[in-house]
Amino acid sequence: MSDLNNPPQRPRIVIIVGPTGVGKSAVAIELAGQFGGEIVNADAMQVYRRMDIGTAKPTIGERRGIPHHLLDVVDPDEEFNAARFAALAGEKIAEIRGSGRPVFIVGGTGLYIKALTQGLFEGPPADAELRRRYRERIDTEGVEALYRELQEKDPAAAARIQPRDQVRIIRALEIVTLSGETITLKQAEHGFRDEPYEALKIGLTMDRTMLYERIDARCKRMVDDGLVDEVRGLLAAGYDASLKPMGAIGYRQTVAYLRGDCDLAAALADMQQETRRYAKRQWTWFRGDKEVRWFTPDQLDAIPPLVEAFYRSDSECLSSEKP
RNA sequence: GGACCGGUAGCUCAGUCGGUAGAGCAUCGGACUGAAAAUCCGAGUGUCGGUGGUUCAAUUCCACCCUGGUCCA
Repeated sequence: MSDLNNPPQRPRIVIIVGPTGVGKSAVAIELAGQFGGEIVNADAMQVYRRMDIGTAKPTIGERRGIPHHLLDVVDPDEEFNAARFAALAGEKIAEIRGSGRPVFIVGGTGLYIKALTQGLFEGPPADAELRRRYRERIDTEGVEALYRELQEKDPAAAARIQPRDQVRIIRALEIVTLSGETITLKQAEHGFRDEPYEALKIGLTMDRTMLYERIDARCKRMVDDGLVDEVRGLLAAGYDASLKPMGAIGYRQTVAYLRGDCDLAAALADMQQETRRYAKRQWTWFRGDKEVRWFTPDQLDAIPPLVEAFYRSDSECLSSEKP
């Protein structure tokens, strides 16, 4: 039993979130440099090798010598998901904290951050073959057929899942098929109640019009910097357009352009629009997390003192930090 | 200068035999437990080009004007 007056400390981590293009990477690199910390990526697309320009992966130069983890950890045709992220990130955090250095988690993938900080229920992992068969059935029988099957096998889940939400219908069916238990039960039992870390969540945001302008400019820059060549190279290396990361924003539009489905200007316009919509979904997600403390670009000076205070009381960290 | 066709939501358009209007996309809001840059759900945001006229009532009919396009001079 742990002493209630002196409970064992959970590892502390700083998490930086926010919509795409708001400047998370730069802030993280600045903080890590200031506090002697290391960065762990929490972006679902930056984990893929060979996908650099379109994912806005920080370049070696931009990293300024700060160790970055979970960038380039899998090939584009390898399976990667929230559970794998949480496991790998957990290992990296343990390593970094073991050496007494601050950790800065940076990324815009809300589910990955939730999986890391609150865990996922124990359940059967993704079964590629089973999912392929479900997708085939959606093509032939329509998503309604799968939804009806879910209504039979897990009525509670069917009640909570939209009838056309194929991703969640498939996952719910997968769980009941492979485990014999319903996803509803597993979710209720787990309830996101894991608390492996003590986290300081910092949210970066800015005026919407300004962010949208930045996003448009950044997409344009990606094209100017060689996104088309990057995608051409991926295809030439045998990474098919049907792979999960090849469907990411920027990549699918470039594939359409290379196929001759549209011109480059149309591909860019669609990429910009989809990125803006993505940023909006991220806002929705992170706004819902009441632990996030928000900062705009003119408030960045307030962040280091917060981090300093957060880690100061941590016995394992910042022991050599100047007063 | 004349004829014809258009002007309705941010865009592309539909519609009202006279009772102040609706689709797609965009936009906005939301959901999210091994696909999450994914996958879904919800909401119409409007001087119906302008000014007059007819009418109980005009975005709709009439006149003129403005404006875009095509054709004829």
